[in-house]
Amino acid sequence: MASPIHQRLREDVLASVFAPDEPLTEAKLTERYGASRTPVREALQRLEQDGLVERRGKAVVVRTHSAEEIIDIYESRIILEQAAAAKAAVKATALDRQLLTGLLTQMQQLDPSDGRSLAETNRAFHAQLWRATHSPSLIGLLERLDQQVRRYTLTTLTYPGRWPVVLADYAELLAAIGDGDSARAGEVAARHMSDALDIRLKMYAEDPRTL
Amino acid sequence: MASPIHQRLREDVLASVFAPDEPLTEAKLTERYGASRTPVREALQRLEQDGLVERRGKAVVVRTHSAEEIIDIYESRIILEQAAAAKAAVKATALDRQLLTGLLTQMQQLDPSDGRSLAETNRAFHAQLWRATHSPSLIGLLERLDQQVRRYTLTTLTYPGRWPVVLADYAELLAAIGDGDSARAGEVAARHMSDALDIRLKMYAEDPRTL
DNA sequence: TGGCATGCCTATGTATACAATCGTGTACAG
DNA sequence: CTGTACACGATTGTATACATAGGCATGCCA
Repeated sequence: MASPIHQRLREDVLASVFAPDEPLTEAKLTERYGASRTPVREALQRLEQDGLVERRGKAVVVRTHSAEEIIDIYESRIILEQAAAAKAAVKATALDRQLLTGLLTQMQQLDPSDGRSLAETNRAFHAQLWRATHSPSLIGLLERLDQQVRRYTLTTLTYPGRWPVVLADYAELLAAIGDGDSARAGEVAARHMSDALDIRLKMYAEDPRTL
Repeated sequence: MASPIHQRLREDVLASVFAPDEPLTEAKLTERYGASRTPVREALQRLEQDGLVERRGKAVVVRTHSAEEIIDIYESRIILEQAAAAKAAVKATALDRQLLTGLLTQMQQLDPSDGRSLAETNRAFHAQLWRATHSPSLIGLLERLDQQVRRYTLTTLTYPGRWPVVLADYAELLAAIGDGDSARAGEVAARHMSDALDIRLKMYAEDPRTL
């Protein structure tokens, strides 16, 4: 499964191609993606279950989140990232650690102002950390949460002074994982995610439109 | 949304109406539920995303879980239930606490051999505990995990000596929540879920078919 | 006799016709 | 001027026809 138009529509939604209150009518998407209504409906349905769009009355619109909802999602994610890091410290293979180290090295060489690359590799790092848990259920839950706020996350890493801290956090996290120190890995991950939430809130306070 | 046939199909899957390797062909379901292929496909797709069925080659079959997968799901659930209990201790309203107490009272009066009633009220208790967190994301994640193992859970509560322990756990949990003691509530919930996992594993060792 | 190729048949993927519903705008009455 | 009722249009929900692909059986060849 995973039809191409499902992926394309998801990418477009995550890339904020559609306005938050723009109705995603089947006719429009049908034309946009050159498919008939059936696969379009299928894609919409999947995105609805993923929490990326929602039905408002009859129409389907991209789902937006209030500040409260974003905080809520972040709080859940803090819990899961902590658990994932702790589990990765126990379950990670040599290959997992090597891949993580490689990604960190890659991140250290990026241009800190290139928000797009930052976000991209950052996500890759997280995803690899999740995989290192070798826990399908944890991976699934984290992917789910991540998707729901991905539309908002592009800017977090470019917040003044943030990127070096992120790199330091990851280095410490990898050290803890290398030592098999589950508790410390969890703590670092939890703090890292807490900080991310704080920054998001600060950004929101400075400019509510960043949501 | 949430078409009636989606619900019916889900209930049937959860009730193990279909054999684990029985192909759920659209034609068969079409006839069974008296609808056309379109809504049947929609229902199958949703169940697939919920992790209740899976595509094996071309056919769709009810998803089964290995012992390892069930352990994995339980471990994730332990984490989330702990977090939920801890959060409920902080966020629960008087009404939440009252509802939970009422459910516990109800459970104390059940016939411990009536597995079906036990499972039903137990789920209601958990669901109410989740709601008491007032955290949509936590609730969503827990519901998701719960669904994936619901097909297997009917027997856990009737394991010899288990039910009184469950009731005691819940009483202690409500006490902690009443005190606003987040840490203790979390600990009780975590231990409770750990015990449930142990029992499941014990049952599996005694008779692998119980999976 | 065993393995592989080929063709048919069945089940799914896609498109479209048809039905039902919901929102909207307008007109009329108070 | 405002509120309500009715009708029309647009959009989604459902059914079905058509296209495609995948699996299985059969038969041929080694």
